[in-house]
Amino acid sequence: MERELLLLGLLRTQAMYGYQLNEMIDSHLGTSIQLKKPTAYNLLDKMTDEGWVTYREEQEGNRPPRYVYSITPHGEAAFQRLLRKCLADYKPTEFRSDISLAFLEALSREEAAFLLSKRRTIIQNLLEQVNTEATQNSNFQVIIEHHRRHLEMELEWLEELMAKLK
Amino acid sequence: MERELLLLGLLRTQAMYGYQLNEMIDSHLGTSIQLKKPTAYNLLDKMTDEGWVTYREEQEGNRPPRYVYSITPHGEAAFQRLLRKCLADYKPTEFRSDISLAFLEALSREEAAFLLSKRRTIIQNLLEQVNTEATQNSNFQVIIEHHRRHLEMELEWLEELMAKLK
DNA sequence: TATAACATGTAACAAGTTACATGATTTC
DNA sequence: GAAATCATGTAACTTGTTACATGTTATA
Repeated sequence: MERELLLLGLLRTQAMYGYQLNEMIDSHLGTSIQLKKPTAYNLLDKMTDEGWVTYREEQEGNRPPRYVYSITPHGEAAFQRLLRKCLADYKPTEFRSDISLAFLEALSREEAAFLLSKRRTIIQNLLEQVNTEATQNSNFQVIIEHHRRHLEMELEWLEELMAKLK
Repeated sequence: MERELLLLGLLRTQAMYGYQLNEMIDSHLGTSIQLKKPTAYNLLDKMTDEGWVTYREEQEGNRPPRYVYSITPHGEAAFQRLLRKCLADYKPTEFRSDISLAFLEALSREEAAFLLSKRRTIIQNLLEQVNTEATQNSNFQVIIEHHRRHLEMELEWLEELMAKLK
């Protein structure tokens, strides 16, 4: 649902082909939001079936053809509907990574500290990645800002936990 | 992977049957971690096949039988392995709910504010739920604490965003 | 006596990923 | 001339959920 919204929202500003949409999302938003190529193509197919988008074929020489999608009035209506629905909604985050923390006591303090320091490194790297992702696309800025904030909190919290271990 | 760890970790302290495991997770951790009954039964089947757990049938009168699972030495080894792996790892959170925020400008400030206030209510309710979930099970306390912290940040951040809208 | 809780399970579906396949063009 | 990038797509697989099916016992 949110992914359809994302594609529609991008197509609203200009017509684009699948590869291009995927690149745009991957490079500007890749740390915060995933959307793999097959998923993108698949969603575009579905949205075509529903009449939300249309495409025209574009070919340059012998290159593989591009299917350039544009949003239809029907699609604009869907965008408006989805936008309102998604904005008013909030899907709770799943805290799966936390499960292992419930069993910390099964390990020695030293080993626990060592393993958690690896986890910390991953979060630190993610934070750096997000910081470099800060981009020209002002629409995406909110998402990136939120993600940064989240990761900073994660780091802070993990460090508190590690301090308690000692 | 984390779910197997969760089940193994619980079975480590005492033998339990599927329904019981699901109830324990649902009632003490339901806001932070989901694990539906069919998923639980399915995981227990798989872990039986792998020799991580064994079960004995227990029957009271004409009631449906219970299959009470215990962890095996093989399962304890798997627990130790999974625990180390999961602790040192960190799966980045997906920020799907944020996608709609990228298109806020498509709406009037009034409508945006109204929709975001609905979102805020959902987060507030989740926070209350998490706060009531604070439980006797001290193992789960870390997870709940983390979730609370996360939701407080979410609320704060959303309110800042709403303030900026004005 | 109806409904909720106890107890397990199957089958269909949903959403998305990975791996594979194809083929042209640009870059090193 | 090899590798990366451009461009699309299919098929299999993964992970988990929902809906359905079954039957007992406690509770209102």
